[in-house]
Amino acid sequence: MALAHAILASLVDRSCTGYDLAKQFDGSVGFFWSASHQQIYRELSKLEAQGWIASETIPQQGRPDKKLYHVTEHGKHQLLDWIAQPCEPTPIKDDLLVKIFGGYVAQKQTILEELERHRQAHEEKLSTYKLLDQQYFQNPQQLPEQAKFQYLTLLNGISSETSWLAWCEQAIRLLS
Amino acid sequence: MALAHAILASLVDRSCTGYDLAKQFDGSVGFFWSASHQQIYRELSKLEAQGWIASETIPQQGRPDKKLYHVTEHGKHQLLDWIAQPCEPTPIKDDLLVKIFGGYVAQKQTILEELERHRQAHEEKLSTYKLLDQQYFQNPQQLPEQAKFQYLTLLNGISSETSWLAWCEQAIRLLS
DNA sequence: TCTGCCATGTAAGTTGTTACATGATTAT
DNA sequence: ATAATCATGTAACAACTTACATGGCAGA
Repeated sequence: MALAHAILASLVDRSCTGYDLAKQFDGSVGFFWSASHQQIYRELSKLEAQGWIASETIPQQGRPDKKLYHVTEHGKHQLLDWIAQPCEPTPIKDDLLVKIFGGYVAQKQTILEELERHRQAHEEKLSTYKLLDQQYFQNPQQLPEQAKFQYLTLLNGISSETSWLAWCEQAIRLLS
Repeated sequence: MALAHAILASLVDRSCTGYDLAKQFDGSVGFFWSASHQQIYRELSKLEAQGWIASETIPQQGRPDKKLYHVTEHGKHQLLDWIAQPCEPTPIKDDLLVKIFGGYVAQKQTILEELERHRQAHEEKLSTYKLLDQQYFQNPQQLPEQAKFQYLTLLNGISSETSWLAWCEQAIRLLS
């Protein structure tokens, strides 16, 4: 269900095309929801059919027409309703942890290499997040309201990547 | 794909029934993979058809027969192959963060209540994880190999819950 | 010339969710 | 009595993934 609401939350902020959304889901929205362009286009059709969003076709030369989507009143209402309903913390599904759990049957070197790869990936993500933090969110308490909310999603990314990085290092230490 | 491998990793450790697996996925295996009993039974049928696991039917009185599953050589090989293939960190999909991102359109009180609910849930999970840690994993460096791997999945749970808890507190502070 | 960007989608297959279905045993 | 536990599944639907499909434009 939440893909629909992630799209609504994005479109409420700013009207855009499926293509734009796909880029956002690959970037900043990706801090909290990931989706492929196929999923997004399909969901947009569905949301428009339901009347939660509406589109304006913008003709272009030399490339396919754009469809600029915006949230309708009905859609905004749906978003608010959804936000107001309590939800549970997301259950975990993590490939790496499955590998660790079953890791004793494999070669230790294999596991250590995988841990090192992940350590590096988390390190990189963390440093790009920290850069964004420095560039755009200097004085958190003085940010405009909307920016505070977006800042919090970035903070969560930083927090989660920091935690993963520390765990990878701990795991490598324990197994070495 | 990884549900199959999570099941294999569980069954390699100990042969058991679909029912047992469902319980494990609701408990310790749930640290890293969640699945419903329907999914598990379906996947077990598929894995057996593929010859990755095999079953032994154990007749019982007064209740349905048990099917005790164990991993075949072929299945173990598949697990090892899968572990050896590098994988990417799991992309995030988190309802609460979608709510936060779009949270500026809602009432602040609604958001704060939801954050508080989650703060509490993470606090509770963290304390049960810490209890397990104290009870079963006193001297990490001296654990038998297999236990080290399982311990690491618990450590990840502790790390992740700690991070979430701290973030919830930070978020509540920033928005209050 | 080749890569990447812009811009849209369809189709097939897999995975996950929700609801339905059964029925004895054990503990409160 | 009632609820929880043991033990298995089916069916329908929703969500997600992977592969396929098109085609011009801009920059290296």
